[in-house]
Amino acid sequence: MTKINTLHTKWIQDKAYQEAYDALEDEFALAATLIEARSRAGLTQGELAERMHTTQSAVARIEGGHIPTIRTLEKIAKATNSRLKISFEPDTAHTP
Amino acid sequence: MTKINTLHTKWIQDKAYQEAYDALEDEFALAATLIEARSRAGLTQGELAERMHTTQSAVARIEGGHIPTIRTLEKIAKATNSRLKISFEPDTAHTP
DNA sequence: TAAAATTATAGCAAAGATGCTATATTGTCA
DNA sequence: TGACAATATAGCATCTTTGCTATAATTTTA
Repeated sequence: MTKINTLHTKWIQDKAYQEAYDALEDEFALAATLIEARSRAGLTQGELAERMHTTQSAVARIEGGHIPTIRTLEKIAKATNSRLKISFEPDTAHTP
Repeated sequence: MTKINTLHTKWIQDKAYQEAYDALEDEFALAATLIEARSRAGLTQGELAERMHTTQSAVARIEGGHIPTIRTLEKIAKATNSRLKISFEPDTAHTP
């Protein structure tokens, strides 16, 4: 195992790091979801922004990882002819 | 048709009202989702709050309709052994 | 490759959610 | 009904996101 991997293994056991890592994953997943919704609708950031009654920079900021509010997510949903769905799924992965 | 219904029919056609109505529906749906997640985990507001490192009043506020942030939703997910899932579903209902 | 279109960053005021403490309501059960 | 548990409200400082404008950086296209 490389030194980097050893380090990562050590880090990953640190609770604080673990949580930050998880949060990061969530952020990426959300950003990906947003970008996908937009491109599925065939819109540029500017076009989506217009439909949301906001600006292109605001859209870019969110797709870049800035965590949006639920109200903003709803605007995006409406603008892309979709419906926001928020749910809690039972967590099977019990990371030891 | 009763007068109330007539009135509602008229109101529902008003765009502003329509949007407010939709938003309200979303809020209720979210609150219901939250309450369900908590009771599925068999927790009181106080217990959930403890796991989220916050207070009972904060939990009550959210379940009462105050729109939470995504970070808060993630805390709830973690505290109830579940995973937050946010998605956009194609909207079939094209309200005329 | 130059021009045009698209996306990313920056900075600041305003809006809204959280954290916290205290207290009020409501619900339950002996 | 009285006592205890659970949930709801209130008020305020703090933190985060949005809205906006301007401008950079990147990608597409002719």
